[in-house]
Amino acid sequence: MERAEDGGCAGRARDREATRRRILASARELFTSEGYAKVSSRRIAAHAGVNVALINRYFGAKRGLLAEVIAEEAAFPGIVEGDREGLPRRLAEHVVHRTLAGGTPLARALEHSAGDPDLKSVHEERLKNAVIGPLAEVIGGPEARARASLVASVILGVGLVRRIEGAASLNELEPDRLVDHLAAVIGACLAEGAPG
Amino acid sequence: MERAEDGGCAGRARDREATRRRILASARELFTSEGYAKVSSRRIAAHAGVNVALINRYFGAKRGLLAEVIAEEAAFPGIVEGDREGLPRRLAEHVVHRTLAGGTPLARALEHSAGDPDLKSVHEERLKNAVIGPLAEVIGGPEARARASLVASVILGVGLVRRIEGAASLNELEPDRLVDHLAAVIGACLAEGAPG
DNA sequence: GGTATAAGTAAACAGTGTTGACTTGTCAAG
DNA sequence: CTTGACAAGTCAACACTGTTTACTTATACC
Repeated sequence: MERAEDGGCAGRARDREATRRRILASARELFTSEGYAKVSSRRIAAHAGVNVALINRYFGAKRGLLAEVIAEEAAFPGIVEGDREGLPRRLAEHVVHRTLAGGTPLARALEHSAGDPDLKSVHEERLKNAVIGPLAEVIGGPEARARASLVASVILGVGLVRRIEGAASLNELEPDRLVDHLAAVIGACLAEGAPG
Repeated sequence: MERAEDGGCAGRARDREATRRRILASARELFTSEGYAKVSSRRIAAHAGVNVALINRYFGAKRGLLAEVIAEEAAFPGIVEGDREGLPRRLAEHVVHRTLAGGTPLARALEHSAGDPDLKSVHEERLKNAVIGPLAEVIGGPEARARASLVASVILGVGLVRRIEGAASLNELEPDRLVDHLAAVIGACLAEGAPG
């Protein structure tokens, strides 16, 4: 019964892996352009040229499809790897450029579904492992996770407000000044001294 | 045909207003305890002892019901009315106490549905009129709205992270220190000087 | 008391995510 | 080359969702 383990091409017919990839690719494309809630399972299946039931067969549920899509992408590509001192500025630049350019596809997918109760566990895992965890590691020191959590709040918050408000207010500031401002805010999140 | 305008009790049968209030009360209760997405129209109607179709008759759509629910409550009760200097601390205390106590019912309803595309317009109006607007007025000066928008980002972001993560990381800090910290962060949002 | 008119109702619509029973293609053994 | 097993793929249904339409019924005025 475990004859598939030797070569990898044993009990396979009609190419399971290719079908999986096709579904995943369609989901990524549709989720990132229209958001999780607006894209139905049947539409993803149709786009992939595949039967709807295969989504649940291969990914358990629609939720699992999003989980796999967002797991594929790095949250902060090349940002946490660097000196701690420049971290606020690098993060600020990342956020502002995402904000102005309409965001990376993944970021948009996340912002679309930030509060969806059905996706709480997906976002929870992502937030802890890909955002707060790496940030806390660079930050170091006591209460690193709390500080990382604050930084994450700012980043997610700016994304959320941008998505709700269309960045109307934020665009009052020139991009460069916005980066300066945001770097200062993130810096305040990281500050160690107790003000009181 | 306008005979209802003289006394207020003319063309009314079976008490339209009472029914409206009953629906609204049920919606408020269910939305705030379980979130917008998890509560169906039929459940609200059943809870109110009313026919489902009346929700759409009186509120246009389920969306309209939430809009009316959140419109009833003040976003920052007694916080924007005060001196500008103490604003960051008052906001920080508000956010932290909401965070630790599980949030006001309304805040939870909002956090539950922050990214829902169907509710974008509802949240947009609320954010502009009840959050960014009043904040910008207290803040004053040039780019007041941009600064207010940043503050709103921090507040919404903290709520969102708390909701996703269960406040696990944020609770590493004692409440008092968290207030200090958050006040500093919000203060940085309001700072006018260009750092560069 | 009859009647217009509003309030309230029931049933259907088109859509969702998900599931279980079914068919079919493919590969290995006889 | 046929046969059988098993996985891949299909189909139709399920229990929901929000919303609309045509309908019934109770009320307040003439």
